[in-house]
Amino acid sequence: MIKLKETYRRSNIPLYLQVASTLKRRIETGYWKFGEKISTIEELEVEFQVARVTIRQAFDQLRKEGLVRIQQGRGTFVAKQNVNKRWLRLEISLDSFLDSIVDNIPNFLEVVSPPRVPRLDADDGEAADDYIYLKSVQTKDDEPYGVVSVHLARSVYDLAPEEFGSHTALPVLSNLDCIEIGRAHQTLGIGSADMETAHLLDLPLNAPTAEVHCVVNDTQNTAIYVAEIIYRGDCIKFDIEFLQYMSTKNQISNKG
Amino acid sequence: MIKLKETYRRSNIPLYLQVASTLKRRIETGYWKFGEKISTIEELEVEFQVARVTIRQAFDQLRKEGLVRIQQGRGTFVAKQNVNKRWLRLEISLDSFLDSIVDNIPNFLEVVSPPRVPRLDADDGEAADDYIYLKSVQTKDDEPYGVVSVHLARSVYDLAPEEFGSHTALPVLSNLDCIEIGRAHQTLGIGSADMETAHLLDLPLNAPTAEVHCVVNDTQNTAIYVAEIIYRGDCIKFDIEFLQYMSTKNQISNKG
DNA sequence: CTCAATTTGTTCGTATGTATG
DNA sequence: ACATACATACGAACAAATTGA
Repeated sequence: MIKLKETYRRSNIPLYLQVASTLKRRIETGYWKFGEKISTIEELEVEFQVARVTIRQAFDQLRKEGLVRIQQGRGTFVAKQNVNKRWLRLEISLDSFLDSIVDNIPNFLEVVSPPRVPRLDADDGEAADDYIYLKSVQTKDDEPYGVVSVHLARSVYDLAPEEFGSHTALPVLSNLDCIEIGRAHQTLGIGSADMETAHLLDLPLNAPTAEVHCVVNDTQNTAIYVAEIIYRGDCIKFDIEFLQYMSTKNQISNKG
Repeated sequence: MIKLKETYRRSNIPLYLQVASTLKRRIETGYWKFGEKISTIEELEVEFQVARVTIRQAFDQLRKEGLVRIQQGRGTFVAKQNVNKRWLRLEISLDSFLDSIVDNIPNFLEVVSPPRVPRLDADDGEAADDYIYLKSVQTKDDEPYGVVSVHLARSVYDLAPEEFGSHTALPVLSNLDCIEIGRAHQTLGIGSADMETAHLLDLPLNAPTAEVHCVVNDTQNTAIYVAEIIYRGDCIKFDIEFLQYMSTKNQISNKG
């Protein structure tokens, strides 16, 4: 067994929550299936090297979340069927990406002191003279799934202020005939929810998130749209099809 | 300001760590730049609605991580230049993906009772008759970045057992001329480190991770390679270039 | 140089939460 | 359930360092 105490020191999170998290994962990954009996407290006590009461506290946590059913004298049982989550698929091509977000409803937030300029990385082109800052929570079926902070060049915003004020910016932008786009790219990384994000996305603090930095440049390489998007980690899925290369490569190999 | 206490109740994580997490993010996102003075303890006290000592505890946490420098009578200052982490870039094409992992060193782990069959989703083809199970920690510059659990069809493993026993399986597989590959695909999701993963990847419990499910099928649609890979979230980056479509679309628009 | 304002450092008492045996 | 130990959090008061008038 792993030295739990070490890991504990590294994270400072209450021990019973760490145990709960591990048990939760076992249930979610199907290590214990629906209706099945979980190891006894005594077994877990030995496995995790913690006190009996700590295991009970962890169980209590899971019971509150409706994951287990505890029965005195019998044991603890998995009480929740593993539900299939509805994934938000990240698309590789812009048209499918736009398709997937065009109908989404942004709930705009008031921002007291927005950053005047967007974050621009080495590869992101030049800053525009002036930006409008828009911040919104994106929802689907009344569930929040993303926080979007957009810096939109003032000159672009002025072309359709009412559109940008009521729809997701990117589809609006791509529909403006008078704007010529030189480049569009985005970078996805993995982060965790800070307090504000946790609050907006209805997540526990430090829950995993996907952080996307999306930049659209005009033909002069000016960054006219810069978005920082934070998605709930549990609704992001990315499919990558490798087939193409493999079959080609394999054909070459077979010839040799 | 956000109702902190509510979020607190949801997560049960020590308050000072939650505050630390928020401050950390502000620094990382450049809300406070390098060398700049952070809000005073008293300001933050009001903003977060917590006691002075709690803010100090949070600062202390950040100081330990080397993010800030505290000076009595003057204030607290950002002490860390925003360093560019060395990202492990996930590639869209298999050849670049193989390139990026071919030199990596797997440290194989002993597994007491490996799952006999791999997890196969609806789209993953048929299971092979028999599998070899390999589990390893991948490292780069002596730093662990991923845990790989591979189910490799026994018939494939037998073609080059010593190769598979000393190198990353996927490049070895792709170099076997006698194997014809019908399909290869992978799915990426976002998760968090359980106790074992946290231990192997030197992460705090519940740190964000990328979870990759990678399947290679032969021409009969048999899954000959099925890998479950867990990457450290902080070393994953995904670049997506949208340019192609945008310019095409725009040309069409301009014609209209 | 002194003084006041600002800002962090320290300490105390109290209450509650966490973890052990 | 109980006794014990330690961590977390609060508010308040006072000490020490820095700055600028």
